[in-house]
Amino acid sequence: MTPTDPQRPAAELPTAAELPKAYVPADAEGAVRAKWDAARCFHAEPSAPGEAYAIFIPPPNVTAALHLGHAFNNSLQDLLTRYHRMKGANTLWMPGTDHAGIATQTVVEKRLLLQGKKRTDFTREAFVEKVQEWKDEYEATILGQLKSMGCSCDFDRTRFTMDETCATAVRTAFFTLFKDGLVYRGKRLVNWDPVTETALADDEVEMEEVDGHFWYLRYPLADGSGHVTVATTRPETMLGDTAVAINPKDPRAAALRGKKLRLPIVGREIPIVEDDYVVMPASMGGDPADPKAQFATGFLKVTPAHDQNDWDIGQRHGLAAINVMAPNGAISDRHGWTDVSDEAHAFVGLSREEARKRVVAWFKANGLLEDAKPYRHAVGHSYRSHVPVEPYLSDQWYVRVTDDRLRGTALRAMAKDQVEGALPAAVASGPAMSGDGELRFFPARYAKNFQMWHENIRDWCISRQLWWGHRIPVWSRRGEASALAAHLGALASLPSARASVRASRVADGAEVALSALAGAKGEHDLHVCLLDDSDGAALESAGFKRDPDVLDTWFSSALWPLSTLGWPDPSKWPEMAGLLDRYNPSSVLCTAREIITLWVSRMVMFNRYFLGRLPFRHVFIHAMIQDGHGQKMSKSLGNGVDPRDIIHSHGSDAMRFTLVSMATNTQDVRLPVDIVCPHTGDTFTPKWATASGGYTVADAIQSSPKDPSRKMVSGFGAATGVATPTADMPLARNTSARFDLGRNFANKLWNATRFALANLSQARPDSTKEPLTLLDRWMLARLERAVRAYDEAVADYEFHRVAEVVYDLVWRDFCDWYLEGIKPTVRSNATQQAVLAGTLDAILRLLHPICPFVTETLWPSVQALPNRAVAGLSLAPSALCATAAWPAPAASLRDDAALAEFARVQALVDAIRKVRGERQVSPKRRIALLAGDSVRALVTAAGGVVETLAGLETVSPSPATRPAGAVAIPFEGSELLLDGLADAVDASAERTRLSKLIAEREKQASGMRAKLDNAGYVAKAPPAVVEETRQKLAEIDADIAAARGALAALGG
RNA sequence: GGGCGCUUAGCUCAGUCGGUAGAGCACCGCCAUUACACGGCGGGUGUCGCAGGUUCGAGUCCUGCAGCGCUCACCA
Repeated sequence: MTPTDPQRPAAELPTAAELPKAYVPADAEGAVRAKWDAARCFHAEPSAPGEAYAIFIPPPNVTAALHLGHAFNNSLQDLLTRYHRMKGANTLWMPGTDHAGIATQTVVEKRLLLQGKKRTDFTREAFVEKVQEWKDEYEATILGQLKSMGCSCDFDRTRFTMDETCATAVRTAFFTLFKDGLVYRGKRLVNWDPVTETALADDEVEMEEVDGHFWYLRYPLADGSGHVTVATTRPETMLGDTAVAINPKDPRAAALRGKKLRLPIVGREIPIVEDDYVVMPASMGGDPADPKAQFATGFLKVTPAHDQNDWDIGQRHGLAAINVMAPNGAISDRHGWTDVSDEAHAFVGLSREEARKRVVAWFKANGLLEDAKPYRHAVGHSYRSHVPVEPYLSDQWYVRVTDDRLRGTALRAMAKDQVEGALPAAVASGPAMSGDGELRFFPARYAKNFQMWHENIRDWCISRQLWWGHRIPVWSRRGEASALAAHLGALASLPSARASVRASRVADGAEVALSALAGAKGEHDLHVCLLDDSDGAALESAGFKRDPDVLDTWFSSALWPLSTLGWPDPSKWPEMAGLLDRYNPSSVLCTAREIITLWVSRMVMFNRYFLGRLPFRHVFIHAMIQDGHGQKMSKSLGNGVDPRDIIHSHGSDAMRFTLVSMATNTQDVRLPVDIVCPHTGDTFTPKWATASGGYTVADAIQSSPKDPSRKMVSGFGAATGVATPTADMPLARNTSARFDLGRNFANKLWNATRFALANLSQARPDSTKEPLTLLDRWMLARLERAVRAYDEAVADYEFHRVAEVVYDLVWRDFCDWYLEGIKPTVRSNATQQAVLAGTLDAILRLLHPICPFVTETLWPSVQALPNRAVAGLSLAPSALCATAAWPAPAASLRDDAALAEFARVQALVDAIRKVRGERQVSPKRRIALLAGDSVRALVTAAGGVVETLAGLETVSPSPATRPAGAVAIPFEGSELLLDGLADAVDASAERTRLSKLIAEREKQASGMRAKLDNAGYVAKAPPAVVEETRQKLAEIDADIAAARGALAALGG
């Protein structure tokens, strides 16, 4: 017989004595996890009954361990998962990790650098092997952290974005998009990191403020009739200028129309083009509110190969794009620049920075530098190498997300009422699909981000010049069009189900139809995309080379709701049978707002394109966890706090409860963190240092507060590799007093249960039932209300409300009032015993999604109670709390009369306690209440509760004359007397108390009188509101009169 | 610059339909009482960022301003 057996004999009933005096999480958590594992209760079976409830974990990347931001994210997902599991849903929470191409490769390269080694010292295979080792270590750490937090993921189904099933999905997706014309090779400007020589995604670019200059450069007109002046912050790019643009509305435009300029240094003749994009200077009619109008000259140098906006202008006007740089950022005549003059040769080979100085010097020396002004502006920097990103012309693979099949379906997925304005007509008229209008954001305002992103989206560069990731499955061969055309015959023998062929022109990257290839001129590329590697060798022997690049990490992340369920071929993996149909679309995606564009959008587009369904119906965007300085907790910054540290100091439930209570809809969470000294156990505030980027972080090495000679490594030091923990200098854990809230709460529940068990150990299941007391009715009504409020809060994804509801129910209602109130009666009232046991049982269930460990630990003891039957409270037995049914109080437990009457009881008790507190009456001292009929009736109805909680000895009718030592309290408009508070009355203290009370009430009364004297109020406010004010005023006036009478009796 | 949010008690934050503001922590007093000192009881004198407006009535709705944060854009 297991300890969880609800049939455990009464003789073995756990008693309060068996439970330690305080909840010790470390003693409980391991055993509880073992129980869950043994029962496999989080394993999802598609064939099992129940409505599907599925969540895909946002796969944490394997660069580092999880921090409290992840703990927050996962606590909320676990709350949802456990809640719906208990409500009877067929629940899947899919766990896994993300390979995070750039981030992980960078971390490993940094570590290698500490050993004096570079990536290129290894073969690609050997390097990938090293990254793999890192991944294995951190994947294990991350999964361990999730388990420590109590996450009820189906760990049997854990996936990794580069495992075989995910890789198959990535391969199929790429192949399909390629074949459908949604993946193409493009010659475009990308964010280029000239140090690491790879393209970067937009989100890998960090904007940093730098001090620069505006240089005003004169470009002479080719006919010698004068010059125009351009303003630029990057004069070195002028070597690649192919035009100067002017706004067509500029008054000077007409005179310059058709004229050419002679580009200084280079000697290139360039046109003046007219383009609306150019901002006119304020003096020429430009908008003075536009800051550009302040420093603009109205002439814009156009360098299509080194500036995105110039590229766009170039496209509009058919301008050449002349790339004047090598991949390392140096000026180069070998990457597209052919008209290098003798004068210009001097600049070839210079770095970007040096070239800038020399170009400025040249203009100055030649009298063409009109002006130079200091200017501070934001420039994109690589988050890897921290050098300015170069907009660089290169050949990359793109997903045509601007196609209606991708962008259009994403926009049409939005819930109609969350769409701002109307969708563009071209989008709205697109083909209908299942899931249209069903994607809903919580909070709703984030729908706008999603919409705006898609309306302004650009094609997505997916190739990365890295080694860690999904290698692009395209084999290419370059050559003259006619020569390549000769290969087409052989390629045609490849089955179209496994291979797809496309061709592009080298000069501009434009796609060329295969049928036109034979007749085309010049160098072309032939690209063959293969669904699997089996035909690769044949291609390679025919002179094709596989693309060395890998795919952007988000490409595989975008497939997460598909790949984890076995798409495209679930039958290939028997354990995945049925998953895709059962759990996709999933129920909700829980993530932070920064991810809306990077990930949410792409999952929606891909899931809809490949499967015709939404990946999830709801998107819940939660707050971000910041450190004590308001900085986002992040793996790369190293300011993250390991959840295991908090679990160590406070317990998992405490961490979870606190995090849930901080989950408000609008406010990011600021979490000041302390350090626990590993030498002494003392908690102290760390010494701070300023890291690169101006961030405030804990010093890598900290001193013990009591003995500064003893050192330790901070989490920041360890995370960034700045300091390595040793035996003498161990890693210090973090903690935070913010989690006391949750720890205290778990302990409160623990002790409330101990109390209940102690009082129910003698319970008699067969005793005659007595009617419910007011207190019992009230408790059940509060429970019923709490369950409703809980359900509503979860449905709205308002998690702090969930925490609030259970906190008030458990601490305020159950502990402070109910348990205190039943103390004199519970041992003899069998009905009350059932209410106590039933309420406690329901509370454990309600609390379980937030605090799974303490509730599961207490569960067997409470389940063993023999008498938990309460009419209207359905509490189906269950071996585990994790799989117990959600408590569903019947509507019959709603009892507004009991709530209202008990509210009066509480007000009465509060009023008496207040006087006791002010007069410092010992809790042991019993006093006498003298009151009128209505109050005595209330006391009687409360069945002893008032006497117990207010410490009353006797309750008697109001006497005709006030006893000498009695103290008066106004209550509900009449006077109560408390007698026996003290052996002797302190008349002076009493006068002070009454005067204060009168002043307080008079202030309230005058406010209400002012309202009622206002004719507008009486005439226009709802009659019920006016009537309420009148009643309140009458009551207050009566209170004042009573207090005045008492004051007079004291001779005041 | 665009968008979104925030500004309420010493601190961290709630505040739904507009009807005279709440919680936790901290702080003060009392309490070894038999579930819990990780506890109990009592204690709040807040210009609800500023200025206008709408309204009988504004923390709440509208406008403007200031400060802070996030995000997108920005190399003229």
